[in-house]
Amino acid sequence: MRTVTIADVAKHAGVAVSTVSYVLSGKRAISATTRQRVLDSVRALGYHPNAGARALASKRAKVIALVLPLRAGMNLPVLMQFATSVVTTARQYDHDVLLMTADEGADGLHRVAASALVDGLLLMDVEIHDPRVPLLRKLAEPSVLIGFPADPEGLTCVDLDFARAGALCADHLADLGHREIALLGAPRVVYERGTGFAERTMAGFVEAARRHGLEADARPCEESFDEVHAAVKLLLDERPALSGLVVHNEAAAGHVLGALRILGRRVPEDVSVVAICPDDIAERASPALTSVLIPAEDVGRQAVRLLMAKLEGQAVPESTLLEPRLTIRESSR
Amino acid sequence: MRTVTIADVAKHAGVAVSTVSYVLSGKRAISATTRQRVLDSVRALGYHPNAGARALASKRAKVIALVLPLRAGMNLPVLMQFATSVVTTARQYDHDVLLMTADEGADGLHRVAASALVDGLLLMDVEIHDPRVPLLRKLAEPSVLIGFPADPEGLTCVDLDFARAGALCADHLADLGHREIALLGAPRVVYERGTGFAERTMAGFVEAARRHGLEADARPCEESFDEVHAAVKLLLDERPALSGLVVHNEAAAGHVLGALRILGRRVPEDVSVVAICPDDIAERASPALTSVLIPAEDVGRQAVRLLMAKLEGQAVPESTLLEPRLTIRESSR
DNA sequence: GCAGGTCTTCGAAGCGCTTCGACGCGAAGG
DNA sequence: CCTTCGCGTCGAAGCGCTTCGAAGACCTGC
Repeated sequence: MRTVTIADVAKHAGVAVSTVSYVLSGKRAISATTRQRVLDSVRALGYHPNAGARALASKRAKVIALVLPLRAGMNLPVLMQFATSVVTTARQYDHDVLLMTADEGADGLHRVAASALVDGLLLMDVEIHDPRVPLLRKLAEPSVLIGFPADPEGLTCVDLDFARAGALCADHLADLGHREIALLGAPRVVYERGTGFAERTMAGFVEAARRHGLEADARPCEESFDEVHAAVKLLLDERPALSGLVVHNEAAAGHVLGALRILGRRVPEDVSVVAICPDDIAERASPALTSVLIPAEDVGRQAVRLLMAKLEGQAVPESTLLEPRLTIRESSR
Repeated sequence: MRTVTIADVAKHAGVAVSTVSYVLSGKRAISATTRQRVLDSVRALGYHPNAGARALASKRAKVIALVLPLRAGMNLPVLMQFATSVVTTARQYDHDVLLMTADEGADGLHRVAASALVDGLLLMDVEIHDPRVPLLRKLAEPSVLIGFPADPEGLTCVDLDFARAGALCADHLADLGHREIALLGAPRVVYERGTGFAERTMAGFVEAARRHGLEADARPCEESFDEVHAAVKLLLDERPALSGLVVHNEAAAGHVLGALRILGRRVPEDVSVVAICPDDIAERASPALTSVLIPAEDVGRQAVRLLMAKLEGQAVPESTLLEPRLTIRESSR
């Protein structure tokens, strides 16, 4: 069973090859009757355009690259959610997704771009001083970044508005009447890497707390139960009146609840806890966590849309910040 | 800056286009001097073969599809590990990876195969009665499955030997002198879906325990703290002498430790716990969990190797079971 | 000295698709 | 009635690469 080509379809429908092509692409008007005849033949023969030939002739591969970081400190569930939403959205635009890992580095990006394997690039978890950014500026292929490098000039970046997320938590606790609050953040290594989002959350939190006139401080937090336990204990020892806790660390969120339980503090009666984490984690915890979710799906969808717009040659904003959303559950009052 | 083609390289090196092609593919002998001249030109011009043209002419896209499930019950970290190892291994064979989600279904597989977008398929999390399996049998493109459908006849399947994994846990606990043990498995929905691996673990565990003459039982286990807590409590109430617990559920593993802590059982003094989970989860728990790891990396690497072998036309075994490995940590004695 | 090999390299024919220019034809305009 | 135009369709020229057959150069051995 030889694979069926556009010529087979043309013959079957009794038209020229180019006519079939125009029916399929819609780039020229074709009479309704001819169009239908062609479409019927396509169906009858089970025709699928050859991707390579199409790419060669049209200079469009209809594939985008998705570059995922694969490193400690990343939240896997969020990453998967993101990847899924990218794939799903890309398919809506009739594109496929080539998966790459960050360890291929700038060379890898250059390779897939230069070989015309992909039409555009989507990079996740861009760092403040990312070595790939200069390359992206140079590349003919459009790209969209998740996260912000130091200088987003000339790039297209999407991210959750982490500063707003931090602020939202502080606002929520302030509204509930808490006077002393704190934020437990990502592991120290994340701040050292300068990924940006962690600092921005802290900054937003501290700034909002200050605006409300609250006692607040923010510190990194490791992910093992013991370290979380120690951190929470230290915090409570230092500031006995602390009644509001924000956790921006998915892995630690559950442990914080466990530690409070062991330390004899009830949630939310004694301490209100707000997490910045995916909904599934917040819901699974007990008590269910009031949380600001990282809208991985939105980010992915939005990133693909921007990329598609750029592929069409449209102008897009350099920076897109997605509004965080607070969901109130059982852990705060 | 027009993109450089093989013709540019040929001109620059003063040879025929075909000569350049043969240098690059190594499919015909080329004299050392000519080869070097060509290679120099390639470097000088920064030539990257056009993927579409290459695919069209050679009928090989050098791309494989990776089909990931995106469903509840899957362990995300393992999945990512797996995806990473697939991408990395594929790159070693000079192939790229197209990411697909299971929700594209059989049609999606047919599409990418028929359009010659990919040369082969890698499916994860195949179910006992997977609707995609009949298609795979029919497809000209080779495929490799992770997991086993009911009838693996004519397919190529790879998986951890879950039965051995379950048995290994029982063996370990038996060796330590425990007489009453139990296994807490995946959420009920996983068994209902008939994915296979969960049952096989249970079966291996029960069988090995019986062989050792131990009291053993095995039951599903949900993932929220409260449900885990309840399950553990029930287990302990029913069988006060229980001293060995196997957890085959990454999400629940940490909660089991928390529940035991609350129920006043020390680990490992009162109860030994063994988990079947990725190493990172086992190490992060406190106490660190003795565990049988799911060798996601091995599985990915092996799957890609098999697929590459099939692409070369080599015969490969229908079934490949990867040996589990037990790592003893603090949670068992 | 020449048929027959071997070793390198070349030229050209596609691979399956898109796209540009052109053509035929009936309708509209003068 | 003849020109002009627009619509629908066709043919052919690539897109950049692989691969097959063959040619040229040089050796061998009889």
